[in-house]
Amino acid sequence: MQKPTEAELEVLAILWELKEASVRQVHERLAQTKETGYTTTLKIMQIMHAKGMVSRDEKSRTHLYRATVKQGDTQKSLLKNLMSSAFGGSSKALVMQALGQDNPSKEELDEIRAFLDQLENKKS
Amino acid sequence: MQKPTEAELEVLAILWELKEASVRQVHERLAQTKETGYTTTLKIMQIMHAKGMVSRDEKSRTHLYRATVKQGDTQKSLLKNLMSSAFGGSSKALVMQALGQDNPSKEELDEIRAFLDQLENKKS
DNA sequence: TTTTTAATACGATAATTATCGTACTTTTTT
DNA sequence: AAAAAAGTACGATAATTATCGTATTAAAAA
Repeated sequence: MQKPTEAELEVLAILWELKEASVRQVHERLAQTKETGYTTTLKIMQIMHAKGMVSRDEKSRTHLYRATVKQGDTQKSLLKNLMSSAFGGSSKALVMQALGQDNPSKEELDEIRAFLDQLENKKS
Repeated sequence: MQKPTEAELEVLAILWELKEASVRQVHERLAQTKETGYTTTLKIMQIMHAKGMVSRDEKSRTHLYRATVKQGDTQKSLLKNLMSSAFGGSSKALVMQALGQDNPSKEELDEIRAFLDQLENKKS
């Protein structure tokens, strides 16, 4: 599996959320945060299709796209990459940095704690 | 502060670790994991210098470089970027994914717990 | 039915990034 | 002192990525 480019990742994020979407839908989402032309979005999605990162249903004229790469797998690979390149391979450093800046809710913190416990149990 | 490219980040990581280094030193590190020419490394570092991402001491003939961007700041900005683009803005999802794949030591887990407690206290 | 709108395809180009060759200079070795 | 080695500078090019214009076709509206 190859690393998606920045623009591809933006598209993937939308597809992960919507499950299935037309170019128009994706484009309108993108246009909310970014100045960009419709055919640019189209082209990116066509390229992604050629690469096999998305599939599409061509039954109707407006094609419907789906991500073929799993969100979890992509996340894992991008994180791994970032962790080794910017964090000297230390997940601790990464985790702390992430928590420090976001400001997660009490509930989220609890869930993370539970996850930590679970990890620790597996050790023994 | 602009986002370093992949190649620039590799150089920064080495400079953060060594504090100060010549092109040769950086290059030899890079060459351990990657097939690349000396002048390529040199050029990247020159560009980084032009961008102000590194400073250099030119007193001796072999220039000595230092990162001018702080590791923490860069980490923060890259994480923020990744979090919003691939994790839908959820630090929880990111943190769990990161912990799940690395397999941190008991000590590290404890440190993370302590950090969580500290975060939670600040809330009240 | 004619016109307008919305869609895909795709080539061309711009922009960014990475790589390297060559020229030149200084230091070190022989 | 001559030759070799080790540096920097920097232009040129390759490779990758992003952007867009135009052609064409299908559907919808007038």
